[in-house]
Amino acid sequence: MGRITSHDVARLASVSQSAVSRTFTPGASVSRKTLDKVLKAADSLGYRPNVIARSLITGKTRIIGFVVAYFENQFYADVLEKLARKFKKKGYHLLVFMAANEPEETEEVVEDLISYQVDGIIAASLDMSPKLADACRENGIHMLLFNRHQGDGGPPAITSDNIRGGRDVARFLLAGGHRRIAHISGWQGASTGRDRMRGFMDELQRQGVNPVACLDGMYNREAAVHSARELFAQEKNIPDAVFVGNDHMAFAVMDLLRHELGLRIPEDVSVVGYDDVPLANWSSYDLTTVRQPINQMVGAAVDYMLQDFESGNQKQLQMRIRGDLVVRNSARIPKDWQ
Amino acid sequence: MGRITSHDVARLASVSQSAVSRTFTPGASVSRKTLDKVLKAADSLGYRPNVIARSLITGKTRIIGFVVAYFENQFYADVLEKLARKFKKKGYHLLVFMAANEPEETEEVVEDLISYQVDGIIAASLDMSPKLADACRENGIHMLLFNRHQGDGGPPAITSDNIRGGRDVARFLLAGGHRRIAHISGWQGASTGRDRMRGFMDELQRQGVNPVACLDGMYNREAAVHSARELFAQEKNIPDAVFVGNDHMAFAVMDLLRHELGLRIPEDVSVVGYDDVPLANWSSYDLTTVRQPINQMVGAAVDYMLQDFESGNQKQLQMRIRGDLVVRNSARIPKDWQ
DNA sequence: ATGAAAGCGCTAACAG
DNA sequence: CTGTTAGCGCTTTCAT
Repeated sequence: MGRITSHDVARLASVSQSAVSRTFTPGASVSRKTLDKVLKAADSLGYRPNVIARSLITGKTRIIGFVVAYFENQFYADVLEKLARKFKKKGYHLLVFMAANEPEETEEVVEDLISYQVDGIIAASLDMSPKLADACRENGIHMLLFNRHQGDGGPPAITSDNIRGGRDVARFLLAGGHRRIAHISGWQGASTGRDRMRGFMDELQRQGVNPVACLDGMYNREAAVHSARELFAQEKNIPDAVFVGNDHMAFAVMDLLRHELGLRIPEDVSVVGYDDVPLANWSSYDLTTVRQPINQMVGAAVDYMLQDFESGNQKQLQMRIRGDLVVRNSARIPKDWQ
Repeated sequence: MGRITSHDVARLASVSQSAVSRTFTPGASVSRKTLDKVLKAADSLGYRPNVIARSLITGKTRIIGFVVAYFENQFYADVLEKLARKFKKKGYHLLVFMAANEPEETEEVVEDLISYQVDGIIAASLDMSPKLADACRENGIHMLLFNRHQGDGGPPAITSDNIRGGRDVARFLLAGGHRRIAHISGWQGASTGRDRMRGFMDELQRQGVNPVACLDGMYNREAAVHSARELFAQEKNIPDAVFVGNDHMAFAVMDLLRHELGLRIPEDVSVVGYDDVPLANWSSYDLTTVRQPINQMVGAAVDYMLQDFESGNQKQLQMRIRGDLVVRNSARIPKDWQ
């Protein structure tokens, strides 16, 4: 009924409570004999060390706070799953926090995180004010931005190379002969939205092509659809290609184009997305998109965190992992592509 | 640098450490004056109570373990998001564990959960062996099965009324004039898979119709597609309607039917799913499906847990919440429906 | 290798 | 209402 403690085990095994502790502390010195006795007693009682009590003295909870805005975008669900699996193998677990990217809400979450004495915070789809970054540092909480960055002086961040990705999309569309190109961008309040747009626009300009339009889709299906409807309601300058800031919005745009506007993809209009979530490969969408190398990003995130924990101090990091264009059939394929 | 403790605050505010503790304990008796002093000192130091230390003495961590098998199915991502938001409002947070529904893995996870002294476990898409249920009980961990049940004697469980849902699908299909009906079921190792199938089959039988086939789709896209391909490769008895055990598989089946087999939905074949995930309402699929009332289910889960925590003992619960058929356009609509 | 003892940061009696 | 005191279950010196 009451929880079993190391004392109970010690009593049953006729050893000191310290011996029990040592048995469950990797690399502590216990004789073969006591170890056996303790393990046997522990097993018969169903004893598990209380990591909460342990953390009080070690100062490490082995809990990582994972902060995210929404899971409707499959990308983040995927990230969570992969992070959780990888961290679990290393003996860490994720405490989830839902928070919109608003200063007020972020602040509240960070306070909670400090209360829980998490060892680290992984913030996906979220910015960190300097004040919050300081608060984390003061409390010895390691921090990592995932799929966002705040510039070279900002907090450690892992993203894919969104500028390059945007540029690749522009090249692909231009090579495909498109000249009336529109962009429904990711949220301009987020680095991903800005970087993808910048890479895209720069390359268009470099090749001397002006986009017919560039609207903020806010990483929101409704906003993206609204923008797209506007684009295609014009008298002239109807786009023949649209680069949408992420897959999540691209699906909504494709649905609009096909089922409400009766357009064929890619015959009437090409659509390109960003992320390469699993859905992009389903044949209903078969979306040409830029892959965010989730496995590499997650792997790097886990490695970085663990290394930081070990060294004890937070290292600088601004990692941009290259992600390639995945050519499918939602956009016209240039004749001599690859 | 070092974390700030209640002692630091006490010193600065010239009060006892207990006074600080009381200030942060809702409903403790502190005078207006000390409260102000403490709050001011705490604020200037950026102090936050250490909930880990607190939990050691209260015996409550305010952490709920959430165990789930995969997030590829949007249903579970949605559940997690809603649970996290609702629990947060009550001061609880979720620790996520990924675990397949295999005894060995489940056992490992429960051990971890005990180590973390979580207040409760919500197991989605997972069974609980009697042994594990006992382990939880002995450690004072409340437990709740979400979207699974293990019968009336089993652990507390919240599901939707899957038998009724299956039956409703059968009625709908039969009323639509279908007579060559197939079922690609949810995994028969799961109560949802069995119940949906049972409700469906019973109603078919009641109306004197034999299904042309009934295959286990394992809640897995590949398995479902494999089954569907088999169904439609036959010489005769090609189905004119398929009830698929959840939306996640239904999407894969629809993609196969349309893009590989060239069939029209619903003209050539009707498809019905189960769950009503957001995707089901996207126009590419526009899937007729049975709604799992997620908000109600999540609400009930939170209420139950909180009430259990308060009363201290685990009450019996076998809740089946009714979920209605959502008629869209992936299945022929009976003339006089509604 | 082992046990005794101190203490992590906090809450909860207990006096006053 | 407030301070003092005794732990919560564990790890970690420190002797032995």
